[in-house]
Amino acid sequence: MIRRGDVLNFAILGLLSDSPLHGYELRKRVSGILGPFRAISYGSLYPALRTLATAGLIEEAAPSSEPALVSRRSRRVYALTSEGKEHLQEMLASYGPDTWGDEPFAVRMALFSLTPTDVRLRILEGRRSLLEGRLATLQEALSQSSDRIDRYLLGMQQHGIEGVERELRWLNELIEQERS
Amino acid sequence: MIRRGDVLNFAILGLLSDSPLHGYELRKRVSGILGPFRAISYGSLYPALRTLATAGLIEEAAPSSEPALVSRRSRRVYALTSEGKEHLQEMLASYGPDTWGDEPFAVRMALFSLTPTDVRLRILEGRRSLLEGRLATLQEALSQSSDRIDRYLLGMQQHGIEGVERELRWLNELIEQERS
DNA sequence: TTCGTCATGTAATGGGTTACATGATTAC
DNA sequence: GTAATCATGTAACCCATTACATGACGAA
Repeated sequence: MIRRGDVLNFAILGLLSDSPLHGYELRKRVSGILGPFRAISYGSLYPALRTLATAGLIEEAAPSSEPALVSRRSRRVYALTSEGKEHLQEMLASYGPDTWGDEPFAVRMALFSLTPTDVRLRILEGRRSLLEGRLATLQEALSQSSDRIDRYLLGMQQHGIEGVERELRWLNELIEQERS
Repeated sequence: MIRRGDVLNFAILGLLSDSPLHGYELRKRVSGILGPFRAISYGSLYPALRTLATAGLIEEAAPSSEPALVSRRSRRVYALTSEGKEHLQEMLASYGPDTWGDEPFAVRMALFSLTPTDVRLRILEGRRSLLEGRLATLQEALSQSSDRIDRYLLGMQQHGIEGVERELRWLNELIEQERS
């Protein structure tokens, strides 16, 4: 239900709201948001740009006014249309379970500066409840593994739990900051 | 190249080496290894069991000798064949870049008790070098983002870096333990 | 002039999830 | 007797990656 393409579209629109960019650069920035692993492929990116352009949300920007500085002729620089800006605002104002998964959350958070404060809080709290559920599941899995005592499996599961706890502490800090 | 199915097959054989199990239970255990999110689907598991059975690596075990305790008639309990045991031993003795990714590493580590010591060390060291590379990429991404200073993006990237550093510390501990 | 990087693009492949169908067992 | 869970299984769909093709530019 949360297709990766949606996340990608959101990220593209958000990044373009800062300044016009071409695909190659866009890919690097999206990867910077999602983490270095899971970099998106060009086979996803370029078709997505086409789709967004066809939908009228982005358009090819006029070539830079400083031709001397922009040597790469083949670059295709995209910018938000006014329709795209509107659409982005709607997306930024939305929240819900779809925004709490790992990748959607990363994109939402990267665009927090553009996001209304109350929405920011709701997303952070939603993420927190998701992680609390995940933590509970992990702890249950741990207690069930303890029977067949395997040090390595146990150690790995313990490490995983501590990782989630760490992220929860981080979220709690963010939520507190957001409230003040 | 590292199809998830391979990881799944490995996990199945490894788990069955401990005791015969049926699909439903197998799924829970595999999910316990991979983490609660990314639980594998039945649409992956049952076909995998079929394939392994056809390949002669596992077989349906004879119904339990204690019929009173095993009420669920419809369970299909699988066990390793002698061929499957051999195959598992080969897999356990192998190492290489394929074993260092997130999911393959999780499975390998969950089966460390069955893995020769020298192979354990090589896998841990390989994983460490992978994470070191990942850390470098993240740090580079961070330094590039610092220009367009967005507190939220920056904070998230910083948090990601610290997560990788944490995993590296954990790995280093494990490597030290393994050497003594 | 050659290599590495920058840059855009498309088609096929694959494989995992989703959705659906079915039925046994236990607890209330 | 009925809801929730346990348990197995299949088929279609989706869509992201992979692999490939192309070409400009800067440096050595």
